[in-house]
Amino acid sequence: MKDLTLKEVCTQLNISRRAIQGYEKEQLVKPSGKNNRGYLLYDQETIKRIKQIKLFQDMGFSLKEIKNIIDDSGTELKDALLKRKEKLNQEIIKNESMIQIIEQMLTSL
Amino acid sequence: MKDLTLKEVCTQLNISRRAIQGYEKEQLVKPSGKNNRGYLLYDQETIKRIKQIKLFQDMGFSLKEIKNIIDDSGTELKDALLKRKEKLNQEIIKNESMIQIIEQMLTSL
DNA sequence: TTGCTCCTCACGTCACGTGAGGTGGC
DNA sequence: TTGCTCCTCACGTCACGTGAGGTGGC
Repeated sequence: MKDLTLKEVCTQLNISRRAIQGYEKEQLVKPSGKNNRGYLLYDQETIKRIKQIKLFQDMGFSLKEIKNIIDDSGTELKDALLKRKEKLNQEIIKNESMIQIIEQMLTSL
Repeated sequence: MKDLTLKEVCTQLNISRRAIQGYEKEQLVKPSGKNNRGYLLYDQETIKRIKQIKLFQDMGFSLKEIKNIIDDSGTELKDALLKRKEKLNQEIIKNESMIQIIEQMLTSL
């Protein structure tokens, strides 16, 4: 597999340039090099890692939390996932009650 | 009903001082005056408004959106509420799928 | 004078968004 | 030389958090 440029990665993964640069600033990933035009390149392993980071973000983890758990596969990760799951459940409950309140407001308009 | 000081409002509504100051910066509310010690005071109507703002925030509206809808009671508010409801539903679905992914990760640890 | 409480700045945080100005090869 | 694409800063955004330094009345 050929390495991809920054733009290609952005297009393929549907992430912004600044988001990836944010990951780099937090030392979560780094480009594998540059091509002859000076464009940033990313190898397949790095691209996988970017996908993982995005998935953790979608779960609600902050970049700092991700930094702590992404290379872990033991107790720390397990604990973090369990806590996240709990939080997501709470958010669902909160959203459901907010929807109810909205419906009440709508009927009384 | 007596007016309350900033601190009393914060305690009663469980909001931070800076949050209320943020509302003031966005021109959403303003203190009704100051007492003889120079402490900021808020009357009952303002306190009600602060509660409303917080409720809209819990629904996911930004302060700017709140500014546009809080004094409205017509079409604009209705549209905003319907869109919010839709978004909250989407968030619930997303959270549910994230929970599933977390559970899969947990079993494969 | 000392404590206490509150005030008003004002910089920091988070995860990017949005340019601005510069570079390299066709 | 002109266009194009990408690069690297660096300030802006949002909703506060977190002090810092100052004031007023017991």
